[in-house]
Amino acid sequence: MDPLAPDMFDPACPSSIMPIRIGDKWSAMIIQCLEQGPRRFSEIRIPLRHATPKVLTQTLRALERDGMITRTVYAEVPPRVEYELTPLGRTLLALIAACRHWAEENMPTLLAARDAYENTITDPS
Amino acid sequence: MDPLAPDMFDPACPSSIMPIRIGDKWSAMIIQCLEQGPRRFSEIRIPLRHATPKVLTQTLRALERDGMITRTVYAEVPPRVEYELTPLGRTLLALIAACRHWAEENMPTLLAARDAYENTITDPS
DNA sequence: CAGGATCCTACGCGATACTG
DNA sequence: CAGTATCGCGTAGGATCCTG
Repeated sequence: MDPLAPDMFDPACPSSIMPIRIGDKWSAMIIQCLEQGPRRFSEIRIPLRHATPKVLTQTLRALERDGMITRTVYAEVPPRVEYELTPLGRTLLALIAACRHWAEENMPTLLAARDAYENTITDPS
Repeated sequence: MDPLAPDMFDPACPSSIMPIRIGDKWSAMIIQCLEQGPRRFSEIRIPLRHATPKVLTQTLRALERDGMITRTVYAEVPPRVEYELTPLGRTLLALIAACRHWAEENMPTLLAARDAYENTITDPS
């Protein structure tokens, strides 16, 4: 399984612009990190380095609570914890893909509309 | 065109449980209200009576800003304003339908997982 | 009828520091 | 390594009242 790319999620294309959200801010990204198999906390931190460990843990716990992922602790030193998608969590992958597809197709139109709207406000000829 | 049903959105199934959000809290509901054709402000208020007019206006303006709906003011007394989906707004209908479909299929599993999780916390045998 | 103006609060999220 | 503990802020969104 390939390591996660540090630039897996482009900060220049923040999810704040996307009008669609799965769970909270980082949930969809975490789920995509786990698509290819179980990952350790430190692995997930790499592409999600803009999230503090507190928030990451928070999000992971919420996902676990809702049955989207499993959390497995290995009694080793140093400790190792692995997160893995459940079948339920995997059902979200298709939905996320659909959202991404929508974004690719329609975000340019949305942004153009937003620009046009700003102009009618600031530049009412 | 049929009038909008007052119980179109069940308050007992608040969107807060749904892990998927389109835009802000009321956006997806408004878009669904407009599916069959243009609607007046007071029409939309009926199924969305739990939102204050301020919040409704806010949301409608945001949707207009992003090119999802158009806002048409008729110079009449009393004033009449109609909101209508743009082609861009209509593209969201399919996405919303996909989300609803996901919810119908998977929300029971999610809620069961949530219950089970709570029990392991409050009742650790 | 279709809103605008004000005020206010909960909570999502981040920054920083510390630990079994 | 995989978290926890505190602190704090911005903002979405609600309550209430008012108006062209």
